[in-house]
Amino acid sequence: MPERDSRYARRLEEILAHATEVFNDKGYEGASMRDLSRATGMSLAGLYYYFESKEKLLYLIQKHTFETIIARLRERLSAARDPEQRIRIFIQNHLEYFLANQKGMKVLTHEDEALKDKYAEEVRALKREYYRVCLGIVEEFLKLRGNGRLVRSGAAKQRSESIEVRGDITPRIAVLSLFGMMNWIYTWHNPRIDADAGALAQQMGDIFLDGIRNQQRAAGSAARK
Amino acid sequence: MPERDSRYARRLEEILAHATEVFNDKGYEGASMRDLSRATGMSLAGLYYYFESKEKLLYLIQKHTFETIIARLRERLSAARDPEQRIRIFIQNHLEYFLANQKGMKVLTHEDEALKDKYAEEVRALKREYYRVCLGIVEEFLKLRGNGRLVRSGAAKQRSESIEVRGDITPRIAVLSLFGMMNWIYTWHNPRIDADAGALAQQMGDIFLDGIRNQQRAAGSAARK
Amino acid sequence: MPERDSRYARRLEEILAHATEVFNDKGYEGASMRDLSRATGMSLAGLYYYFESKEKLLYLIQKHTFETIIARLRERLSAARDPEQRIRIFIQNHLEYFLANQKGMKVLTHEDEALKDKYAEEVRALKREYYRVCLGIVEEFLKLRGNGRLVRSGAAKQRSESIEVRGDITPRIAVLSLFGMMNWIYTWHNPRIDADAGALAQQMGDIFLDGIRNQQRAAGSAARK
Amino acid sequence: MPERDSRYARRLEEILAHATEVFNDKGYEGASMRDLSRATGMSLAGLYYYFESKEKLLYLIQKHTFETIIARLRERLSAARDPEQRIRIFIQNHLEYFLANQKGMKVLTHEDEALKDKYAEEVRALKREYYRVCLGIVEEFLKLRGNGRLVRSGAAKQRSESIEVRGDITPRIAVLSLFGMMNWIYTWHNPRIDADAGALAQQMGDIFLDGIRNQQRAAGSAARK
DNA sequence: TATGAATGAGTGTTCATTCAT
DNA sequence: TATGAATGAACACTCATTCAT
Repeated sequence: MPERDSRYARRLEEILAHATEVFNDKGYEGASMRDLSRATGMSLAGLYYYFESKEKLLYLIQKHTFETIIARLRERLSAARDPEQRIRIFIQNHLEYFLANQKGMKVLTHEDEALKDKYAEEVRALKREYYRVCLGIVEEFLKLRGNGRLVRSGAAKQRSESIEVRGDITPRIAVLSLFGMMNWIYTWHNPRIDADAGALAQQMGDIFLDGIRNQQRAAGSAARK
Repeated sequence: MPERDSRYARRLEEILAHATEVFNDKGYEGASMRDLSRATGMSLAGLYYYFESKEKLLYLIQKHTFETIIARLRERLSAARDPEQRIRIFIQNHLEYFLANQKGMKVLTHEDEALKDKYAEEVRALKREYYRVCLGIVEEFLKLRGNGRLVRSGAAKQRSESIEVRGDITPRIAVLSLFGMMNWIYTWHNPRIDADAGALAQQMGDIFLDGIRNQQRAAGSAARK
Repeated sequence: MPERDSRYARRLEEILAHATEVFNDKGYEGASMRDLSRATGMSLAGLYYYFESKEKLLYLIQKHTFETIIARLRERLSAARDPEQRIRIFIQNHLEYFLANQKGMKVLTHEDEALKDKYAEEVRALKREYYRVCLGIVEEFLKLRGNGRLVRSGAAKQRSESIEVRGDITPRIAVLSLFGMMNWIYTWHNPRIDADAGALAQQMGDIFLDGIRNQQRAAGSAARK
Repeated sequence: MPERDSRYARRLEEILAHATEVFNDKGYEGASMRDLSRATGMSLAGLYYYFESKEKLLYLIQKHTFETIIARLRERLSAARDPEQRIRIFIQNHLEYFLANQKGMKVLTHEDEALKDKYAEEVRALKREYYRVCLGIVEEFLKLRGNGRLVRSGAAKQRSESIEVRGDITPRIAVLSLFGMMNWIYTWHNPRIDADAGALAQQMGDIFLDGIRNQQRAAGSAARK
């Protein structure tokens, strides 16, 4: 009976939407099932027909949010081969989704440690996956950049060496810094004041790319010492 | 009776230290006064001799943490005039304190919305102050750069072209991006794997400074219009 | 429509069987309708087509169990006239049914006070009836013993007096002790270790009958003083 | 501060007394903490100052009841050597305590399976201990009886053999039957109608002892076949 | 200074039951 | 004949906080 199933799914989605809002406003711990009951207009007991626990609810929100952002990313990424462009796509995708689904993304971002055991593990896996996609692109970008220099010096075959040689920004730190930049927006972004996702992506992309491109780094770094 | 006062102060500090740890581990909402009682070895009722509420406790922690980091910053900053150097000092100070007082900084950073009314306002004021210090330095940096460009002008055409596509960076976004980079470390920094504060400050400083340095940006931006 | 009725009855019986098991395992209070739903494979709401409440369910189980054991008893009893034999039949019937329907009997025995008002009264009536059957047989047995002695020995006044004086075993206590012996088995009987119903009935019958036969009581009692 | 401790202990005892009553009336599962709160006149939360859970409460009641009855038994038993007398002491002690502490004993007897894990194990251990004391006495009694016959036939040295020879009531069944008789009284004893502990012990003792004494059994049993 | 004792309000969750379909 | 969806009331338990001592 697809009629029924879709009804259930629609109702569940509604609840998830309300829950996302409530978790966003009060935090996961701070939000009570009674808050949720009020927000959804459904009885306390009624909620439990749709999921077995508050934790499961958070899990569903986080999972859905993550899977959606990853799916969109993969789609957009499939069209581009240039590393710089791919990084820009990553940033654009992230910020666009973040600002369009601010509440869900904040819940995903802020309620990082609320889940336990199996649920936590599953979401952590998605996170790792997402992180690795980004890491891959950034490494590609750095390798190309690095290779330019390294080709001349002839030697290092491995990507990791080429990067170490520069004694410089590691891909891990670069990627995590980028995530920081982007995720932090939930603490400050004001749609009435601040630029939209496109402009923000542009600026953060500029900072990040120029930041790790660092053609003049050698000189600068040397000068500092 | 200074004897008494200092004893009181010492005891309070101990409690704050334990509370910081507990809030760090369980979150403000997730931590119970009983957890605190256990952590301090003091009776539940005894704690209330030192502060009137759980919220006040969080306030004291956040205020103390903020005031300390600001004080240290001012001291270090007083020695330097060069904008780049001042930005590097800011970053270094922030990360150094962050990693040395990870738990307090996480509580400060993560429990942003737990405080209400007067307490919230006070901490927000400190935050604004801290933000403005950073903003001031960054603006100075950007202004000089801007001037520099105008003076030298003319030059690098090929570079500017590669940048053309890019939009301009506002100081607000720059600063908030920097804060994002830095504050985000509480979610990932692993002392056994990751670099220490100095190296981290170096890398983040490189990314940020190169990222906003972009002498040729103006031209590119102009080209877009 | 007998077709329908028999289907209904069959289904009800299945449910009763599962419910018996669940009540046996978790107790009446401890068992939830959801447990039942799970055990029967029927939906929660579906169960209510067959009985109007959880209490009614318990009532049906208890009533059915009691009526069955009483019916079997009456049939077996109809064949025997000798009081001792009749007592042995009672015990045999009880234990046989108890061990063959351990779960139902435990529910009957253990969930004595769960029913209220009309249901309680009905089951209590069955219980009283069952008790009175047993009481009747035991009284018969004791009367014959007593009469037999008095008639034959004609003389022995002192004995009969000694019995009165001693406030000897009353039929009520005898019967209730017998029920205790028998009903208690649900707390200890282990089919892998313990004897089967027949052997158990033999032993308990021996204890009970010799225990109330007490031809040598006077002497023993006197000796005790 | 013995003042304080004794106060705590006294209060705890009061609560245990009320809880015993409530568990007796409604059963463990059927009794709610609110019922207890009402019965004690203490707030719901206040109760938790004295024990950490409803289960612990049941445990405390069961443990205390069992330990008390065992302690009293050991004391009385220490004075007697004659097996029959010892059995009578056991019965007398059990029934006396049972009727004087009917509610506690019912809770002990009826709520057999409510406890879990460690608590259950502890109470089970006490129960086993109590059972074994009884078993020991009964075996002694049967051995002496049996020896009388066996001495003449010369052989069997071991207790177990002497009993097997009679192909009759096993000590285990005897003891468990006795427990059944005694424990069952919580389902029927009415102080206004029924005899007191002393008279009851007399009667049950008579039934049990004559029941297992069975000098004439061999003849009777043979006759039956 | 510090605590034992206590509380009202609230927590997440489960209960037996209902009713439109 | 049976179910999906929903509910009010209750569940055991914890919360931050208080107050006499």
